Amino acid sequence: MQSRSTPSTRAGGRPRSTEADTAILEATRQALVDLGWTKLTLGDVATRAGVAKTTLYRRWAGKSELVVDAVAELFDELELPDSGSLATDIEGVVLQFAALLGRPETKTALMAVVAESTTDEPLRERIRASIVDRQKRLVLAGRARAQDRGELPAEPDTAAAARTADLIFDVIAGAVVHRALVSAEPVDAEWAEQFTSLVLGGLSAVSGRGPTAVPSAPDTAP
Amino acid sequence: MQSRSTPSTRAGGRPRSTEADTAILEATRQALVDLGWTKLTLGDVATRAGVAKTTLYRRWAGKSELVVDAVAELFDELELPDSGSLATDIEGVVLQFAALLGRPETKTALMAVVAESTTDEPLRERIRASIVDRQKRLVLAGRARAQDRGELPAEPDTAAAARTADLIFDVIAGAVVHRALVSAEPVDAEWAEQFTSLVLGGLSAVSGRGPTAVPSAPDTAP
Amino acid sequence: MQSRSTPSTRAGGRPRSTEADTAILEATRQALVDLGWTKLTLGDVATRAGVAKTTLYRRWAGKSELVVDAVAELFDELELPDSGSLATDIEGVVLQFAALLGRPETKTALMAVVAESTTDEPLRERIRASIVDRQKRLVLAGRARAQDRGELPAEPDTAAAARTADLIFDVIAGAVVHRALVSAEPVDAEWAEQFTSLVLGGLSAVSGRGPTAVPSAPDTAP
Amino acid sequence: MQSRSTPSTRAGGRPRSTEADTAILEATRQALVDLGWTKLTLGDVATRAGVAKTTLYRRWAGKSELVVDAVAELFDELELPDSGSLATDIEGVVLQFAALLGRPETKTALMAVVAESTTDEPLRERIRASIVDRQKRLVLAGRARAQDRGELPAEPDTAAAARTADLIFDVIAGAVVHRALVSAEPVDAEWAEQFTSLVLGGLSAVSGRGPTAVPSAPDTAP
DNA sequence: ATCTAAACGAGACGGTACGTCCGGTCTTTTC
DNA sequence: GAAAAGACCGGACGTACCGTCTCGTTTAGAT
Repeated sequence: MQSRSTPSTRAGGRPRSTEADTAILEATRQALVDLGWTKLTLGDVATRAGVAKTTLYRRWAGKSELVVDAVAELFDELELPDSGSLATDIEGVVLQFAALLGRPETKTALMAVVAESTTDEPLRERIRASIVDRQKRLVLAGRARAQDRGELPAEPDTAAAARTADLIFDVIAGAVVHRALVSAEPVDAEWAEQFTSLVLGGLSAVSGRGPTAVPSAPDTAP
Repeated sequence: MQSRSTPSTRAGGRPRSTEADTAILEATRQALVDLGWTKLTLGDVATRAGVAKTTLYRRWAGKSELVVDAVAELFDELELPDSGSLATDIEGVVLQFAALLGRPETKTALMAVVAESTTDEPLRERIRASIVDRQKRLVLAGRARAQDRGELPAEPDTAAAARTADLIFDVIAGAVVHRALVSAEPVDAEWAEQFTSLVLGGLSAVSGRGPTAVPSAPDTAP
Repeated sequence: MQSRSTPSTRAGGRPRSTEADTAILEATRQALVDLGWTKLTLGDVATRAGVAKTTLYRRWAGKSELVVDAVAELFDELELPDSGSLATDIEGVVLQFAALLGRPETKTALMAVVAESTTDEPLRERIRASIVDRQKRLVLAGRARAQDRGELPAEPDTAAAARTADLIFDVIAGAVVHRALVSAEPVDAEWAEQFTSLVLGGLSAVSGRGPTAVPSAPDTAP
Repeated sequence: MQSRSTPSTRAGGRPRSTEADTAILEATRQALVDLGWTKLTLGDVATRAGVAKTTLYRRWAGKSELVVDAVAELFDELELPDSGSLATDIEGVVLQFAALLGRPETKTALMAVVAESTTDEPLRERIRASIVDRQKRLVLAGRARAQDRGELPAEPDTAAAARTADLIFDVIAGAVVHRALVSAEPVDAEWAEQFTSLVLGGLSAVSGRGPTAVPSAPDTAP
């Protein structure tokens, strides 16, 4: 999950406890729930995990890195539902993501680490690798499936395809986050439906960029 | 700017210095530029402003409230450009907002205070009143102007109109913020154009909610 | 009592309130009782006295000066009892002084201002004038009365007389203060009698400085 | 020096630095010399000692406790000179004590902590154990030596003996302190001689409690 | 079965910022 | 022009965490 991937200098000595890792990440999430990002302290996490502070610092560089790893695990739960149509697939993902953002540990941590990352480039990379990419694959998978179904045309220009995927991703993730955390309004089925309708309508305008018309939302067709 | 609007208990005593307010807010913005949200301390702001720490605490409850007020002033710069069409109006606003998010003080502060607000209801209200509403009025003004131009139909159902405005606002603000701060990719003219195209395309699908077609983007009409 | 003795610049304007003086000194004593020297603050005294802090600073230079004046008034209560013999006169004064030192305001304030005075010469003078001299006159009066009674011989050498008076004063005041505040043992009638016996015995040895014998303690001699 | 005498709970963890103790106490004495009791701050002491403020608070409860320990070490210097007679022994101790009181750190600190102790019982105990008892043993040792020499009779009644010792101690310590700090007059050889004469004269009156005469000052008798 | 080197718990360490309190000063309106 | 009110600057308070360091104690793998 985190930094020590290569057992580089495989020397003698006691190996690190994997149970400690698990306990620390779980303790971190619980501390986020109980205290929120700001009042969470590494000393408290160590105590909750039944671990010395040094053990914690041996593995993570600081609070931000630890929290990124702790919440990243939650993003593994996200998956693309195969609901039969692109529209309901999007609605499903939107609601899943909203449910994740509704959890207190995610809510308080996500914006905080993003804020940190604006002045910490390595942290931004870690967030991208651990969190953002986990979300973006859903967009890519959704498009592939829609293309399989024939709901979307195949993309001949791979550069343009990547650009469009990025756009769609920022629109979906951005809108849900903004609705949930900034506007602080509920992301319910009704909103998800209206939003999906907008995205699909816009998608044809964008990807089309010409006469490539697509039946955006099946329920709007009489 | 902040709390003491009503001269409620106009009693004796030395009045508060308005110059101090100005100096503190300016010092706060400069400290955000120099240090970022995390390393900014109220003691340092006080020193920069040539003011005692107590003066600062007499006016603001904490770091978050102060920073909200400091960056809120920057959002006054946003305005709706009258560029002749809804599409270019949106592109203009998007680029303006992106430019604002590109400034270091805004970049580091905005997500941070939003993160704080997830566990601080009064702070969320302050953000809504000071920042979010300042942005949302641009959406409302843009729609009104587009309706004047005939680009958009009048809305008979006011509740639905409000719902659509909120949706559009979350989509625009959310996408720009996500692109700029989470994906950390540039919000340039090209992206703005593509994004606007998506929004306008989706707008017809949403507000239409039926056969009410609108010449959203001139190039999509055959 | 304090600084403004001469109405020097009798100019126009509102005259100072004498009631304020009284209220401030009384409030100071009460604050000493409630809070002790260290926790006593001038702001609190002002509030108790129903007076603005500026009024307080217009009259006294600081906490020490104010407290000296406040407790000095208590020393006016000390007086030399005419009990018929030097021994009982001394015992009476000792017990009076001990009773004064037993009051919480005096107990906490006296050593504190003396401590301050070790690094503040004007304060030492104020203490001497307001407090010490009020005590020393009892010694002088007691000796004069004893000489009138014939218990002590007249002093031909005035310089030596002054020196002896100073010595006796330091011994009496010092011993009582030390017993009461440092050793924190009760200064009761038994102790006062034993101590007086020591002083009178020593007095003959000192003032005598030769064969000049004096009936040190008349009741102990058969 | 202070609380942790017993290695009670010998647990893990980094042991406390004994060098820090030494440095802090020395820095405290120097700060007393430079600043006096009132202006001494624990932050300044920490800086002088090259130590963090937390280290200081981990060991001492507050300014008073620290200063008591710092000045207590100085009282170890006091010792009973064996000068051949009780009178010169007393004079020697008086002058030693006066010299100690003349040092700026002692002068400013002693009365201050006594003042504090009037509203702080644990502090009073600390003063008694660290300072007062260090002085009182001189009185006891002086009496024992005088009894060995035959200058004073043996005491059959131990309770009365203790009472007398306490009295003598309060008289000597009290008189010297009062002369030096309150009257602010020099405690020189002349004063010491006169004072000693008084004490010895009084001693015979007290301990004698009858005709038990003692050659008060052997050098005055040819 | 021993050796060994790193991980571990505990907790003290030097720092930094916190938010509060107080000391004295000043500015304003009221008397 | 004094008085009440209260804002002002400055500075110390005692606390909380930070991230580092020194201890003595496991503990698995290499010998």
